[in-house]
Amino acid sequence: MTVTVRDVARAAGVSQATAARVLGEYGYASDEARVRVHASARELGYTPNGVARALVSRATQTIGLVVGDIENPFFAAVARGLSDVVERQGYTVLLANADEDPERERRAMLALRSRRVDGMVVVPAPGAAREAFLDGPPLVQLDRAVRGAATDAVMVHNAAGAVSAVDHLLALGHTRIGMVTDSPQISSSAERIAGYRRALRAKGLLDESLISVGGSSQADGLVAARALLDRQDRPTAIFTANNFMTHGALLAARELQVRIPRDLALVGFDDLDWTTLVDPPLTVISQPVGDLGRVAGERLLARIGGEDGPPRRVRLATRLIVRGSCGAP
Amino acid sequence: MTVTVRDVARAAGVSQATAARVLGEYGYASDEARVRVHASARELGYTPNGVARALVSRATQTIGLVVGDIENPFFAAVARGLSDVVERQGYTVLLANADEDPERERRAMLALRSRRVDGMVVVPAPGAAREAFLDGPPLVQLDRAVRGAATDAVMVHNAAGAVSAVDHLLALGHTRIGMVTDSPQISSSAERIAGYRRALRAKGLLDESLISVGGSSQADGLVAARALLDRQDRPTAIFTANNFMTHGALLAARELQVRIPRDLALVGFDDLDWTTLVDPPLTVISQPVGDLGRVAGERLLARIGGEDGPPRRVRLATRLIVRGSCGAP
DNA sequence: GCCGAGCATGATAGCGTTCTCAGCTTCTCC
DNA sequence: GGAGAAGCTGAGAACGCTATCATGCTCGGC
Repeated sequence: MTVTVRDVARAAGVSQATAARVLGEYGYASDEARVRVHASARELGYTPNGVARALVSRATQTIGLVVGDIENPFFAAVARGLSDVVERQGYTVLLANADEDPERERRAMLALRSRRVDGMVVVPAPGAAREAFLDGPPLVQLDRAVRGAATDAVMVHNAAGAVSAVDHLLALGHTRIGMVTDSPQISSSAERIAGYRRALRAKGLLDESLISVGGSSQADGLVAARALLDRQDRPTAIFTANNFMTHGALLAARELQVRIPRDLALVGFDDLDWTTLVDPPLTVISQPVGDLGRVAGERLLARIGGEDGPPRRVRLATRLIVRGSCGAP
Repeated sequence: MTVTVRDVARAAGVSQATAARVLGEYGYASDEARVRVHASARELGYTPNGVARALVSRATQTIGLVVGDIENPFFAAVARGLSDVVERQGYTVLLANADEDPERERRAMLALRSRRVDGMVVVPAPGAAREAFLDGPPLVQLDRAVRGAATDAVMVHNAAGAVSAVDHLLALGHTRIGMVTDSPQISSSAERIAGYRRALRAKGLLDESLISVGGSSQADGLVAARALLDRQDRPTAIFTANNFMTHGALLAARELQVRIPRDLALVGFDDLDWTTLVDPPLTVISQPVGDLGRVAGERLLARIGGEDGPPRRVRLATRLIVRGSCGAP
């Protein structure tokens, strides 16, 4: 494990420099030296020391990923897409969970920075300070963008997605449409709220009291959905702005014995494995989750590769998938 | 970003050694020097270079995690538990997906090794060669154990879990109980199969033809479950050995219009978010997924800390959670 | 036979830390 | 007052690699 180039060189009877040259595949080396060095490298079980290499080459071949919680399927899918892309180029992903907490996020970014990642992909926590994104290695924000943090960012068309969800419900004849959302401090949530508002205002049907703010857990979703369903004049339809809110709304509906789609129509943002398994199968706004990670990885690799120019914002399209959770009112 | 101890020293008007001492908090330094160094460190925005530190200290404060696919909720939960434990001690997790392929796994482990992780947690791919686990940094196997790879390992009581699943079905009066499992090359699957066999053999009810081997995806599960449900003499109950098999079995039952629990009882190994959301809610053998990761992390940290002694195998208990998917035949 | 080009090699200088050492100053205590 | 301890400092040696350079050597060409 601690066999170094020097050891290999000694065993092969050449100088450290020559061994390094054949191992590192640069400069000249005779065929004989090449063979001997490779032989003793194999024999001794030489593994290049990436740490030493990183120190001199100033590149760790490592990229950092900061997400709220890897257990969230959305983040997991993003992580997968990202690592697929970067691993193909010889990079490895350093993972950090920030639990949607700006302070933990700051510390995570610091840890990644001191490990000298070549770049990082961050899903900013609500309330993250823009300062954290200003210097340091190339960084791309994902899913959300912090105001004033002028970095590359990869997101979906949140407002348009929300509009398509609400329009779908409007087309079915719903006029009282509620929304259960994560904090508007999260830019993607804010955009979804904006889309919801826009679609309803266009019809003169916007009722601010029907917006219920939850958080980033099922429990939050349950509470926020319950608040809506508990009302005398409860909405006939609900748009849930992330998968936890969707899950929570399902729980609330069951608890209050509100039947879907008979008593309540439901459209969720983000598709999941189980949305086709429940009864009725859920109508959703599906996001290209793997692509988010992949595109973020490509952006980042381009920047690491020296791409210059102003920050780029990439928006990916969402897609309405109509299944069975939206009856007419 | 490239401000080094030397730069800080220069700015503070002390030698590199003194600056290093105050920054690294070791050895002597006068209060005055301390203040001046800290001041210029802050002013210049000094971030210690972990790479250089790792080179000399021979510790990267990084631990590797190799899983099949981080999108699998089981692995995601493990990753979360692991990173919670190790991050608390200042470690960061390097993530690699091996897609249940031994060759990709080998490469991933090599990549982690050359990055000089201080230790690694591996969920071995089916068919992994024991050689890969023999040398290198401290390693703990998780969920599965490769034959002949004498490392620490953290697993659940797979056989006992399977027995409790089958016993539950037997107690309800089922006599034809099928199993849909992942490859027996995976030790946890093999153990679950063994438990299934043992429980049925005890009653003289074992029918080998009712074991259907799938794989590590829903699609595999669907095919394997369909094979069982398509038979004339189809079983009245099925035990699915991982979450993909459970999902696939649900799909197959729907496709063939087999009603649960009326026409078919179902017990799944591994609990998931959505198991209470489907109708009927699923009876499952729940695994302490987060604990698996946490315990693996603790084991690993202990070894990194120098703990000596023979490989330790830790087994965590599973728990039967009775919900609504198992009627009497 | 001589020269320059091309090949092959070893010495050696970093990269940014940690950490040991020797040297110097300042105290403390008898 | 002097010895010894304690406090403080800078020089410099690793860590294992990349990469440059100078030095030989072997050729081919004239």
